[in-house]
Amino acid sequence: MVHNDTVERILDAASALFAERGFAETSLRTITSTAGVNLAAVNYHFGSKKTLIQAVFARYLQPFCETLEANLDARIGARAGADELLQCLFDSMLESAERVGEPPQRFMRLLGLAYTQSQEHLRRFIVAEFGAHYSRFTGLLKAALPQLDPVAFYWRLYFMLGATVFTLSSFDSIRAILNSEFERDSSLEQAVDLLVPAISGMLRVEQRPPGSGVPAP
Amino acid sequence: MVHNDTVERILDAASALFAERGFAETSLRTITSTAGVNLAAVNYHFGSKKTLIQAVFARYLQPFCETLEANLDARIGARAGADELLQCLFDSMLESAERVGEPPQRFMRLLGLAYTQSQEHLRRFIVAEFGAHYSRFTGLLKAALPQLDPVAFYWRLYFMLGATVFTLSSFDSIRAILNSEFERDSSLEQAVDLLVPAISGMLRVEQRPPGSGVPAP
DNA sequence: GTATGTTCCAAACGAATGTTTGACCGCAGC
DNA sequence: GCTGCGGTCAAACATTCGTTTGGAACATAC
Repeated sequence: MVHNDTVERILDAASALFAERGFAETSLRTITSTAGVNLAAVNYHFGSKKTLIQAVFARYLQPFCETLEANLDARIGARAGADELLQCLFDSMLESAERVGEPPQRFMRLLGLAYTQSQEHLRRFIVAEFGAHYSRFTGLLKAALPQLDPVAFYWRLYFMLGATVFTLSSFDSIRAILNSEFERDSSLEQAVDLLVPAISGMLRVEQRPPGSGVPAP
Repeated sequence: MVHNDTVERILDAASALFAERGFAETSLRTITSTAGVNLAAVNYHFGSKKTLIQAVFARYLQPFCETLEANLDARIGARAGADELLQCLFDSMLESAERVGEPPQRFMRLLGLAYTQSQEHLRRFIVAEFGAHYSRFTGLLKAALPQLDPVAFYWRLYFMLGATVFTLSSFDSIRAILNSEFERDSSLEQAVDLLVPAISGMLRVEQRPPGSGVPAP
């Protein structure tokens, strides 16, 4: 599995097709014919379809983790706010996607699939590859939100993850709808600019003591 | 496709298996053997696998739409707040799931799959079945958030949808993690109680004029 | 020139898929 | 008693899937 033209053509095609249709719905024959390579090339270079799926993720995850770590080191002090952390996270995502040379929404799409499709091997692979970096970020975010009890914080982490992955992975569809509805084009950067304050506000909502009302607007 | 024991056994099994593994990953043989019926029964009663998938959704969507409409009529005045509307939405979801007799997180899971799996026929079916009720709710919610411009509102609608579908559909996994981490069990109702104020706060965050900072906590 | 190892390729493999078939059963209506 | 009909069933259907195979093509090393 050396640096190789065939290998990269397969990764490119697989990445796009997986993001578009899902793993089970994308056959190796579709991938190889899109990539313009022989069917047997996948099993020769990657071993199996499962390993190919993992390789597609590794190509995104590795630059993303590196970029995130570097940005956290450079821009985040010991006591960072939730906004700075979120901005740092999304900047790293956009940066690393550019480094890989594929659209960020594709990465988000794949990440969403990793959660929703039944690919236990993939979840294990991602945790092994990404777990440490993920923990560093959530630790910093937790310290930035001391008013939340651990359980509430955990849930809000998932709210954030869901809002992010869901919207950014569907960015192309949403943009198409917005274009036809409001005749105004929008970029992924603009979507992130709307997402960051919204999520930041969601994270900072004061915890409701059981039975009380909600704060006035 | 009359009211029939075999039909309901198939729907039960298909609903559970689809939610667990996805559509493409669940074969008709797995469904029929789980349901204890003959393989040919699916094509006899439903016509095809696609139609079966739609029937699974119809069994959830129809009671949910009825319940939501009734609750909106009963509890929501001309000028309702975002909180009331959200509470009404989630109450309707929990109510209708109980009426169908299946766990709400299963419905959320299926809804998430409808978005992420490539099933164009299913999206068309859901829009046709559910579009009018969806528009009524979003119209009310938009009126409750007059400070948001239409595009920002649209995006926040998706943030809300993502946070909801993602977390509630993964409720079982998240609960398992929380149990092992904090030794405290949690119910779906408690998760909804955490979700409603968080989403409500996210929706009510003031729109940031381009280039300005964020509001203080 | 021969040997060696890597990469590519057409073809086939066995297994699994959604769907169709034709016989069979029970039961109503005349 | 026979007929028609809704429902079930085992078996087979044609595809499609991931994977394997054996050899051709090519470059490099001796």
